[in-house]
Amino acid sequence: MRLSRYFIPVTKDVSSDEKMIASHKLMMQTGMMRQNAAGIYSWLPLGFKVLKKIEQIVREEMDRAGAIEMLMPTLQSADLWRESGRYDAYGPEMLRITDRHDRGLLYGPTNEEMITDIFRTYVKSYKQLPLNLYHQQWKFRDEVRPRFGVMRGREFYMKDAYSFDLDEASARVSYQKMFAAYLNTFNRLGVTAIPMQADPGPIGGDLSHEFLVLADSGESEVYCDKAVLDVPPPGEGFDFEDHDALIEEMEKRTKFYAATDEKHDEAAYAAIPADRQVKARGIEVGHIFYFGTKYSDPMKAEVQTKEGELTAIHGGSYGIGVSRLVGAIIEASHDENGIIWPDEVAPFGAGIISMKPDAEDCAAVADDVYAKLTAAGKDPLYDETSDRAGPKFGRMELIGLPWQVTVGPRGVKNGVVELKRRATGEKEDVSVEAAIARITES
RNA sequence: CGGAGUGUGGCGCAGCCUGGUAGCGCAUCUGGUUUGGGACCAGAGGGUCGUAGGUUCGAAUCCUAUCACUCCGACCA
Repeated sequence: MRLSRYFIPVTKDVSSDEKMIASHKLMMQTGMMRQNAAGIYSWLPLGFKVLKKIEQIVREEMDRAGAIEMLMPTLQSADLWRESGRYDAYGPEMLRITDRHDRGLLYGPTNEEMITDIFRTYVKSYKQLPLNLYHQQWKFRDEVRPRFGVMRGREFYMKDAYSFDLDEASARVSYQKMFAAYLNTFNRLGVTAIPMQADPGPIGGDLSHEFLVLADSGESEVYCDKAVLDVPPPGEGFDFEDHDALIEEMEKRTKFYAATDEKHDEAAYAAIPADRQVKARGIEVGHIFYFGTKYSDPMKAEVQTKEGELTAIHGGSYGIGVSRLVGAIIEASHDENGIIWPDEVAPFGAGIISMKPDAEDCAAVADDVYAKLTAAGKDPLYDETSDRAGPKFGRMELIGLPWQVTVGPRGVKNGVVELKRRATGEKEDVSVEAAIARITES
């Protein structure tokens, strides 16, 4: 993309509010999004690209774990929620709407009822289980006090998956699959997300975990054993049908202490060797639950067993805050100069700065780099504007693409361009071919 | 929902106390000089001062109402 043809309203000045958290400020400065109302944002082209990249990674990892994608609407019928009893229970956070026929609707804060309704309509036999359906869709929760930009918006984009199993043992496996899939997902997104035992809700048991990304601005206080940070993710080759491996993936993390302030156990924490005690702040980016027959009972989501009996299915739900992750990733990965995008979610694979677009030789080399990186699928952002050096470097640094290629008269004379890695700040002069190769390998 | 505060060109702000017909910086446009780390000179465009009432000869400024947004606390992907 040529910067001069793109829509990316970068601004130096942003509100003087000192307390605004880094990610929100950076998203405003780089023109990733614009607030339209309290907790409601437009995603401008740069922000939208990142959102879509995260969505795609989440999709690939869900698919890999055997979940099946679909799409449910944002508006739901109030009647459906009366069936589960949550229409009254949910409270003022649910945005309720009335249509022209005076029928009750609501802007969905989540989709358990709707997916359960779909499930019960079509699935009648144990032979069709287990089943895991998911979608990525906008949600609305009428937060009392939205804040932190997209991290606590009222309208937000979420991946929510729902599993259906014949019994608890099978549901446990479905849960473990999601647990493993989440570890791979967050790893690919370039963040370290720690699973923590969460409040299991009315069902009880040990099957509810929150996944938190460590960041100073996080809303939750986090206590954990440093060792949990070093456990590697299951990895791409992981076999989701290997039940022993699934159990092991959970156990090798949950054996270490990790809890948010709500569940914190001072004694257990004190038992951790002092040099491994980590007290930090975290942002919740995922939450998984097993809830048994909480919805299938009142909504009669039943299947026939091998014996011909009707039995309520055992359900679980699994959320990832996709739009929140945009902010969370920035919180976890930025410096005083701007964002440092992890490779997989970067809006563009590389930035090209043409120092002298008016000089034919320089422009030719820059054009060449642009053409080659584009051909290599790296989707580069090409700054061929006539701005001065300062603003160009500053802007590219702020946007924080993984690689920067600077093409100027100095280097062109010697047959080299400057290649810079945003994360480390390392710079080196290399040939065009070498620069392309380095970027393409990453 | 309790407490505090703010609405003035695209953005950031001053002006309000003490009414007199709107200003500064950034950004934008034009011309020129510049050009490897956020340049300079000259000129230009752009605002019914959140909205609605009221007081007044006259309201951004005073009064009333209303809407929106922000921040601090209790709750949440």
